[in-house]
Amino acid sequence: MDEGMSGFLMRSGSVRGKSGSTASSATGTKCGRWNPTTEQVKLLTELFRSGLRTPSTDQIQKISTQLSFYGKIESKNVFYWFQNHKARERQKRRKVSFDDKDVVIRRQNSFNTSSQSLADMYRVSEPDRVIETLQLFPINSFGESEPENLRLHGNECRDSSTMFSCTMDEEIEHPPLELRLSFL
Amino acid sequence: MDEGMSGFLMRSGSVRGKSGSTASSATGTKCGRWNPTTEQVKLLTELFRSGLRTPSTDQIQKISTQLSFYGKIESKNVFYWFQNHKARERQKRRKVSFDDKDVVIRRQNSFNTSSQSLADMYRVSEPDRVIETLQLFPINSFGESEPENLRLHGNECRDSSTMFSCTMDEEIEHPPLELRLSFL
DNA sequence: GACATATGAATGAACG
DNA sequence: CGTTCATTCATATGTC
Repeated sequence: MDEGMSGFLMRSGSVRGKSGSTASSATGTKCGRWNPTTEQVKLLTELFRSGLRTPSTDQIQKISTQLSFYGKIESKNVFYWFQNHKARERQKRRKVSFDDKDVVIRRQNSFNTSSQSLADMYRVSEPDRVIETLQLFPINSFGESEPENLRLHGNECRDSSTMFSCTMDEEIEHPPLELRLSFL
Repeated sequence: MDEGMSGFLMRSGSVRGKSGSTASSATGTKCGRWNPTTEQVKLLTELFRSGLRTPSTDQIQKISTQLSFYGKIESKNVFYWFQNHKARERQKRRKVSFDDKDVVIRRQNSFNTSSQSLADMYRVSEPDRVIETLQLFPINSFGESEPENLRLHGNECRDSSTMFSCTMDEEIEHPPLELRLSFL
């Protein structure tokens, strides 16, 4: 249905049909909001899957530059993408964890040590391994209660020297993506 | 399992018509997407009317659990429901407000049975009153809150010449009616 | 059955 | 980083 596009607030004459396939900027040159192409999403996802979670400014810059080949994109888009993707992965996991009908405790510890080269491309300083502690229980369930002393407020906890890393058991069933990124 | 859509990105591709597995109704049990039963909707609406707008993760869990009695439901459904309901109410109100000269529609409410105790059940920390801080001005300033040196050009012209806030006509101060739900 | 609307789901952007 | 808002996509439902 039509929105409140009756006058103001319509900062951009966005085209309704977004399903413009893989047309990079086909969705309108004057986009009000970044609309990633399938290639871009594919690449970002691959990077994420490779373990990249919080790309540095430099990494973001590089990624953005490369992705611009597939369509209009800005650095902040990349930044936001990773922020959102990471946040939602957690959020989703949390929301699903408790209403899971079939209480199946399955820790999938088998994973392929396949090429992580993709993430390596953008690596500049830190290994940025996936050091996520699987949240079986919501830590911060109640409105308040933010135990500052328990918060691992580490800005530098990226070292993760001895932290054991566990991969997400999410369904990362991805096709044998022949990603190469030779331009890097 | 009740799989379905959980998939991340299935957009972009103009894949019209994703198999004609158009399933049945609420009782059909084969849903690509959650189809709330009338009881579920009624309860959710009642909660919303009671003042609940953005339930916490914890509340969502409880609500979901209780609603599961009436049919298949997941936490994320509850989450999305409130998200959408709130957004659309706001959207509707916004649409009406700007050229509100004679609009008599004003929406009607078919509810006469109010309950505050209902919302109380799920209340955990604060009286989630409809205290919504309308954004009158875009706090979108330049070179501000740059995450990690990232330069986010907030060139987004979030023209917020929007309307001013209008207090909810929906009353949240219902009399302490005794509406008890059996399962609670 | 096409069309219009209601609504579940997703996600880009941004706030605190 | 967790949450929230806005917008859009996709599908269910209702009407003719």
